[in-house]
Amino acid sequence: MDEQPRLMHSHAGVGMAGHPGLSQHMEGTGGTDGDGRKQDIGDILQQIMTITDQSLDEAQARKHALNCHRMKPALFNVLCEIKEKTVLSIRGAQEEEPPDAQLMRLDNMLLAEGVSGPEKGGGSAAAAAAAAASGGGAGADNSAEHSDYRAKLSQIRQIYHTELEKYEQACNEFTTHVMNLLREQSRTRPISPKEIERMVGIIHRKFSSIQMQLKQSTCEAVMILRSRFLDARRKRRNFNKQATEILNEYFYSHLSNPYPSEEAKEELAKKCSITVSQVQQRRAMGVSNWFGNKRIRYKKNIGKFQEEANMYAAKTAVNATNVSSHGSQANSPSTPNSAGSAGSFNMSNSGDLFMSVQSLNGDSYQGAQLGANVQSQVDTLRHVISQTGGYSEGLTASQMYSPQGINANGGWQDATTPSSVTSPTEGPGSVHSDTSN
DNA sequence: ACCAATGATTCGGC
DNA sequence: GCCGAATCATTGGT
Repeated sequence: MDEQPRLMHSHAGVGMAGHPGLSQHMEGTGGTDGDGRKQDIGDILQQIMTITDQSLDEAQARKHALNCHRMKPALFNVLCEIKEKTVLSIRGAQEEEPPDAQLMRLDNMLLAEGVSGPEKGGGSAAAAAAAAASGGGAGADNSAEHSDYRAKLSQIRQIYHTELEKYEQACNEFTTHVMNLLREQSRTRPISPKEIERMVGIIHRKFSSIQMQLKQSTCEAVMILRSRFLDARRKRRNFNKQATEILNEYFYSHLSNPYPSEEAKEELAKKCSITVSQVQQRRAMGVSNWFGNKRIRYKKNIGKFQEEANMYAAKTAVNATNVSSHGSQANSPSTPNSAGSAGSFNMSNSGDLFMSVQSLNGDSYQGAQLGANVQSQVDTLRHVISQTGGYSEGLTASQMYSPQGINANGGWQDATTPSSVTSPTEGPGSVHSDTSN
């Protein structure tokens, strides 16, 4: 507080020595007696400088006297101007900072997480975000899983808003207070409206930096919450039996080309999550992951999967025979979009099927689709043949569930070359697993 | 507690 | 953008 008089002193000194505006102001006050004016100003300054040394009453009286002095407005302006210039030169660089990128990021994130957005029914934005994260999978488990999350999120939201409001209020209060104080003080100190404005700006910046801290910690809280509740890795749930069966059936019936199309994946995902109240984050993604893992793990240790393969082969075979005998429209266990191969699935035309595979598996989308379906039938067929003891000598026993689909390089065999079916050679890791009967 | 199974993620390659 | 491979992190059985 006692810095101000010193500041004024030095400024006044500088101003007196070289400020060009001073003479203007002085002229503005009228009179031509330069020496007299200088003397006058010298007196005033002297009074200002010594004002702190006086008693309170004396100082009050002096202050009043100074306030009433005819030179006061001019001097005040000069001092303001000088101060303005000095302050500007000191703080000039810090002014006009661009909108903070960090703050914008935080804002965006809070908005995306539904913390700072408009509140719609207990933070449905958050629910939407959660739903988006879960790929729209709205199973029973899903909502149950997320209700806790939502509760916690809305708790965070509430805290955030309360705090924000508090800050806002405190900021306003403080601003008003400071403004009043400065206005009050501007009667005795050279404080220009501009400076008050700047001070308000400083206050706001300070408060917004506090706000940023709040936002940051809120973001952190949300992230922690998210990772706790929504992180798929943490919240991994094994597919249930039915889902695994569906996927396995598809896998083993498309073993020569176990790469489900986007549609097939969707279909499988739907199938799986209908029977399974899956908590998977993204159903189709889950299917992709499943196939990715399956392919790689199957390939890595074919022997281990032999039994499973046979099992599903048998199952598929049963399905296939049921289909052909009942004329049901379901053919492949998981490809209901198959084109026209239903019902007419029997052993005698397997050769034709291969022909179909080779001829249909062209470049056109439809051809590829159809080819895949036929291939699926073929895959199934192999199992039917080997499991049932064989309708055809040429395809029995030795062609049990060997990894025909995998070529020497470890990649999956092209669907258009089902040579392994008739080839006597066995793939690596092949096991004669017709031990079931 | 240990361990295999398993779903998800990451990373490099194409 | 998908795939394979490696890896992570959790689940579930023992």
